[in-house]
Amino acid sequence: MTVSKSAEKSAEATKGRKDATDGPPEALQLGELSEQLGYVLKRAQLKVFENFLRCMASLQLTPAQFSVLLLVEKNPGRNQTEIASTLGILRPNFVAMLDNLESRDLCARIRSTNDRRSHILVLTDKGKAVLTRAKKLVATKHESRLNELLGSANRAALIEMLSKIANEF
Amino acid sequence: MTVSKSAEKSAEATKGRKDATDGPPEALQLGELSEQLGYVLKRAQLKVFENFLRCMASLQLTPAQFSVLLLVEKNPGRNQTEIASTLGILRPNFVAMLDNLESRDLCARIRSTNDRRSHILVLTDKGKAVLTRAKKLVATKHESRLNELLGSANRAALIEMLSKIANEF
DNA sequence: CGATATTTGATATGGTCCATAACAATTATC
DNA sequence: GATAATTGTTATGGACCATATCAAATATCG
Repeated sequence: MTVSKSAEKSAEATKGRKDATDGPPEALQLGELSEQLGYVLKRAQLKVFENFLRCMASLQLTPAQFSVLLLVEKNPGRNQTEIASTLGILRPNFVAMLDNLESRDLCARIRSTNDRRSHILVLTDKGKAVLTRAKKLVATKHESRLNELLGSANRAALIEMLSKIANEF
Repeated sequence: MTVSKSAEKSAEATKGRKDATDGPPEALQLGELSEQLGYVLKRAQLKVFENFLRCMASLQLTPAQFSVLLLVEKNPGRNQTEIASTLGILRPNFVAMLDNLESRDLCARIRSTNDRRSHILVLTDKGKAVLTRAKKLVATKHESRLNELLGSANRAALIEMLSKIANEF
């Protein structure tokens, strides 16, 4: 609990803050924080997810669920372990996720005839229809904002740089 | 549990996958996923945080703790509510965080003489020293990798685009 | 002034996501 | 054919996030 003298001085210097000048609430200085990669990356990610959820409110799809549907559509006939691992989801945590998608009739587990341990994942007809609508919503309401904000060229550059970080950092 | 006919067909078509060609394990196709802003953002963020934690292992500082120390240093004499809210941390969740930093003698709460409700936050001498070392580690081991990976100009452009997203999306 | 409302830090609590251990059924290996 | 490895699953605990609530202190306003 040792407080330095300079710390005490700072506290005293603060005594007069509120009374000194009664201007605006004095926003804090971010300082070096605004140059920290992790900080700005996290904040951007939160904003993007938040916007994604708003755009998908009518379909009730989270970013993670959307990624599962996309991956299953692109790779039909793969089992849970394969889909989960390429998404960075641990197998135990993938179970409840699939239970959810399956209960909504978007996705189905099918016992493989090759290996009766594994469950083959497939989109249902409803799942395909929902995914089609989801893609349109994402394209028109979500990803389009990136172009408005950054421009098409910058948007492509951003995605490429993020991919590079995700793969090579 | 209605499985479409095409879904069943996909399942059957899969029966022969493993036996068809015994080449490599056949990596999955990411498809449109690699163009999804949210997906690549999240993955990049995870990698960056992971690397940050490795770089800071000797100081045992998480990204969130580092951001708190940075903000308190830049804005001495502010109270918990101010520091927490500008970091997007809810006041209840900020209490345990400060308990941790204070127990390690990195940060101190001081009763304000103006408003005896609020706690003024200040870095201790040890906190300042640790933060100085942390900044050096981040600069040399963490942020430097960005320059290696993207180049200085692209790095600056990336940070700026992410800030724009964080603030205007 | 004094009653009421607001603010601050704190506690309790619940939800979601993430990680590990363990298990039964099935398959691979030797 | 005995042993090892894999698949989906359950149970469980930790980290993070959000809401409601509280006591103490302060602000507001009649």
